[in-house]
Amino acid sequence: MALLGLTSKRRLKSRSQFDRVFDHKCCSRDKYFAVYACPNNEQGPRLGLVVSRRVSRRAVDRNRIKRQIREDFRLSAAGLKELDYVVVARSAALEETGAAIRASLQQHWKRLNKQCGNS
RNA sequence: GAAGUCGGCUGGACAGUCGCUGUGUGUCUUGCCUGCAAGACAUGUGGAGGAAAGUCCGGGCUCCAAAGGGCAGGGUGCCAGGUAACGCCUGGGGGGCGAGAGCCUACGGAAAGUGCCGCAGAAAACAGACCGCCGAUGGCCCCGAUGUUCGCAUCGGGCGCACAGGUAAGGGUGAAAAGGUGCGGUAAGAGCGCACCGCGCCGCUGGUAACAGCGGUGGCAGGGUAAACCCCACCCGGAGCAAGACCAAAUAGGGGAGCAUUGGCGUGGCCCGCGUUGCUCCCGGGUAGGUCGCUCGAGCGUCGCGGUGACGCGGCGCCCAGAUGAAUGACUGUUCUCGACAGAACCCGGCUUACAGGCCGACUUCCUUU
Repeated sequence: MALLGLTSKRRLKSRSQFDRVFDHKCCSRDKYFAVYACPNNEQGPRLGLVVSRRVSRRAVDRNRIKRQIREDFRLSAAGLKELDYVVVARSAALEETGAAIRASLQQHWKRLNKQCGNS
């Protein structure tokens, strides 16, 4: 079936999980995001988000960015390999909406699947 | 109708598809102590704000000792009431602004002490005098009369001098210079005297009080600054849900009883106090992670009663987010006046700040019409 859900199983939760992904040093970045990835043991694609206070002081803005990332991940998840992803937002992401963010994320997914999926 | 003042409400709507999260029900799977736990699926149902914000006050709750005594430190500051409490709110008083509805107000004490007061000005805190006014009185000068021992003395006169001295009315400076206006008075002036206003003190009346009114009395206290130190009155112990409690891997930190009371360490800034460390015996331990705390509450709606009001009391009805790497979204369509500020994180009461618009009520002033 298509993986359209994004339940708590599909999210990264603990600090150790995040650290593992960062330590793997498999990364793709542009002016909106830095996306890290790391293979997991066939748990399906999982997502972690980092939107720091430096991106925007307003909680509303940070929530909006997270929702856009989460939504795109949810819709793309069927085509992704079994990796843990961590998306770190950068301040440029604040200025853009919808389409530009979509396009950027699609690039990242593709690149990381190629780069990290074989290792 | 226009301009304005005050108070309150609201914060796009509808439909479909996919998705997140709490919870009820059902089915299935797994586990075993056979009715519970976990998971999956289906279905029903709830799911950000008026400020959720700033974290500026106040409280609940939790631990620290039960939060206790003293010092230090901090806060508040007209009066009365409301409240769990407040720096909040309500009512009242004083002062200021406005034509008015109304608005603003850190509004205790400067005869306890200390500090500071730029520029200007003669002088800035102690009664002093730069210009000016006067010069009655005393002095000097001039004139006259009388007396004369020819030095001068006495008396009278002078738009005379401004030496002594008297003034603070006027000028000028300033935020501020011994209360203001008028009349009398005087050499000129001055609370020097009087009237009215202001101020202090005393009394009476009204008011719970702040305070107000009236009467009497004193010619009149001496600058400002206390969001400067300070004094007075009242209030305040500290830390915060990462509080704290429980279940529990690795690794090896703990708990109880008895003895010792000196010293070390810790506890809120200090002292007291309290805890701990030391030795002996006994017991099994609690970081990662998880569960609880965690939402039924100083709750919301409505009606009645009391109160000027804040608010209180009672009846009836209702359950209204509980996430935890952190949920409210995405897409499509329709529609309108094209949507601001902005996202719960233990919970309440306030304050402050941000905000596209829209709606309602009360009142004031002006204009027009009947």
